[in-house]
Amino acid sequence: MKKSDRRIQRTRQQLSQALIALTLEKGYEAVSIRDITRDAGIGYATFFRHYPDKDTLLIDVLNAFIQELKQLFAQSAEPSPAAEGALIFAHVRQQRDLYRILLRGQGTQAILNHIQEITAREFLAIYAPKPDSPIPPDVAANHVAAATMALIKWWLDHDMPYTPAQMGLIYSELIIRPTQAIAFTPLPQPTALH
Amino acid sequence: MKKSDRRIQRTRQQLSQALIALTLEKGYEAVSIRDITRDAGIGYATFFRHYPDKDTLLIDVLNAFIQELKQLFAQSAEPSPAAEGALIFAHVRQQRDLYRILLRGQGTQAILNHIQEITAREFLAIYAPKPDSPIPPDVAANHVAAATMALIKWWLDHDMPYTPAQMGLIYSELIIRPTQAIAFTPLPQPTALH
Amino acid sequence: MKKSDRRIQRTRQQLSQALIALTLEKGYEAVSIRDITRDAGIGYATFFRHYPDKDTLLIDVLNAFIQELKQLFAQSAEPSPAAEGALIFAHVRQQRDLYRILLRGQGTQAILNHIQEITAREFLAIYAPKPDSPIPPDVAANHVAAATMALIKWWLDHDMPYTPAQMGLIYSELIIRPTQAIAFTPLPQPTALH
Amino acid sequence: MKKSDRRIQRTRQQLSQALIALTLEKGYEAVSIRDITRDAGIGYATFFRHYPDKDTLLIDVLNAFIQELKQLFAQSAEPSPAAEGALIFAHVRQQRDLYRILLRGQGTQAILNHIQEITAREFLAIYAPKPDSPIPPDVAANHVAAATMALIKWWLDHDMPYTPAQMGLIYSELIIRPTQAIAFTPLPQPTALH
DNA sequence: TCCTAAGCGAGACGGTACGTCTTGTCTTCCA
DNA sequence: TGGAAGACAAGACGTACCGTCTCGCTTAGGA
Repeated sequence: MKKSDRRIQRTRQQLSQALIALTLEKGYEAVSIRDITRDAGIGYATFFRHYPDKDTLLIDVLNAFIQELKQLFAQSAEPSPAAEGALIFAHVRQQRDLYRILLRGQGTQAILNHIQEITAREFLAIYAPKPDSPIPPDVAANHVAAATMALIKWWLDHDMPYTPAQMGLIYSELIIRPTQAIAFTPLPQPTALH
Repeated sequence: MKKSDRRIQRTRQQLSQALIALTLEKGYEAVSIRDITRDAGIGYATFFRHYPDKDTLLIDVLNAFIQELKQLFAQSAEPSPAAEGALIFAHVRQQRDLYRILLRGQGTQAILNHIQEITAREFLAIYAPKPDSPIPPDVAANHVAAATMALIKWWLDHDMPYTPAQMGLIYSELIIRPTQAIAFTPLPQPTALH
Repeated sequence: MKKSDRRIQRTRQQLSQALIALTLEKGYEAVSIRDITRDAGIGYATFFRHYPDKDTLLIDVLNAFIQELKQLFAQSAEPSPAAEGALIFAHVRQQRDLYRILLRGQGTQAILNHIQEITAREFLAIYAPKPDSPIPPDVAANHVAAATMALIKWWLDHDMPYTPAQMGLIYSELIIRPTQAIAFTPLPQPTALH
Repeated sequence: MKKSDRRIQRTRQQLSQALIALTLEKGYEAVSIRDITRDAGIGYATFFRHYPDKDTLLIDVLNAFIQELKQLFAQSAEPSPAAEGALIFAHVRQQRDLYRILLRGQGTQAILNHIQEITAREFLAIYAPKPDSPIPPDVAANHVAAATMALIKWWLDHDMPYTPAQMGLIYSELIIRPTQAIAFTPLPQPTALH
């Protein structure tokens, strides 16, 4: 039980790494399953014993990545949006390969939508909506999530011309503060207690 | 010369409409070139006499659409961002099918990027950057374009729960006004001259 | 030692019976080794510890059958060819399932050839060739073996429309007697001694 | 219409010849469709535009061969069985490759049965059954067909140790004459008229 | 009016990826 | 320690699609 499980894990690991390497090399769509198995040193048919699809493998890879992301945010409740943003962009720089696949890729739309929803929900859970705002809270939360991802994408597409700290400031001034000002109560509840 | 040109136009028209119909029916990726030609009543090989790719046909379809969009904006220089936004969302509602293909689709990332760039450039051409802003003007312009597209997408994904006028207000308050306030001079130059 | 031998015998027995059942169900070629092991309630890899091949298992099955056949002929030295033939066809009727696999099957050619050779050799051992015959004795013996098998096959393919006694007569008149008359001395040696 | 038909014929011709060559080289079963297309210089997928199966291609090849065979027999109504037999064996020697595939092969059982039936029917059409014979005419016809094929097989398996004329005599004495004597009227009707 | 050129329908073809199937090897687990 | 369980490599199978090509029909716009 244990040993064979470890072998399975290893096989999947090899497939995941091959997918990442090949996707960065020539784009997700252009990678065939044969490429992946050849690169991973795995039998072609074996691929289908683990994943029904190329997409499913990608989702598997990115899910692991999302878990990592969640942990990052769970650990650090930064006081200021700018500091929080700096943290985000530092993480992006560290994992730029995966972020590039995620944000530039053709077959990642579904995953991006998923991440965007999660992020928006997280945001809504932290900040309290302003009662008399003309902006519905879910619209505002969606805005924050989408705009943040767009900002990350711009940064990566332009080869990270600013430091994470600078990007954190932009993130704060362009996205968080205006949205918070117009759609949410000034003081976020949980961080206020810190 | 004239008649044969008209025939060519008609063939391309049929291909375009078949692509739109089939894409709405089962998604862009799932549509094969054989599907398109069958649906259009066109010989299979004839497709390649007009377009090298399925993507190229899509670009052709969407370019015509962008032209229409540009004309819309050229005609109306609305005084307030909210009114301008209302106009945009009214247009979206009218052409919701094409917008859905564009924003939800898997193979439209490249076109979306292109549109986003055009929009950002347009925005930069209209508004003058504030000299001492912490936000670089191209970042701000990119933010406006991306956030607008995300807002349209949210609206369509949620089946247009607000009126175009309400969306115009949200667009103004959430995107245009904050960005303008922090990154651009208060009065846009061209409209000031009107 | 004894116990494990018995266990091995039992495993092989199960495999043999599964092969026979499945072959009758959907034909020898269509039966895969996985089918056999599943049907026999045996581990897939275990098959290969007993037989290298599906064909080898079949040979094993049929060899046991041939042994039985030989014993039948050893016991009874019938005086007339017609009586001998009746005996043969009675046996065929009894074991018609196995004979059908053997004679109709796609993968049994090699075994059939083997049986044919044995039969021809047996025939040559019993009858003395006529010196001045235009027919070489091995040709004649091969003829007897092949024609007998073809006759059995015809009988089974047509659902045994005649009794074993009738078939025995046909066998005698159509195959044995003419061949004996032209290629062998009138009185077979061993039966003459009885 | 004509030109494309000719092209199709050429493609099938190439596939047929590749199948024959490869089958003689390593046996019918061991030949894969990829082998055939590679050897024929034909695209892999193209194979399936012509034949659903490897078996179907084989049947096609052998059917053409059977047509040739039929013509051979239609042309020449030889007076004596021995002469007729000599003709048959001369033809076998000429086409020994195809006969070997046919008679030794694993996937040719169905075709062989078909040929055997045709031959038997032909035989029945030529000779008139004897009314009081203990041998049913269809049994006798089947015997002739099967025994003839077995004789050819023996000859080829033993590398044709006798001349076609000798084999014709054997064929006549061992198969035709005895069967005719016991199951059919002495003078065949059609040849009697010649 | 004829006739040459172009658009087109039809479809054969080479090529390649897909997902399924089977075979035989090997390794781990269990009684 | 021998058999069960099953992961795996290898590779054939039949299907689907792509893009190229060639053929022949029809219709056009110029001679």
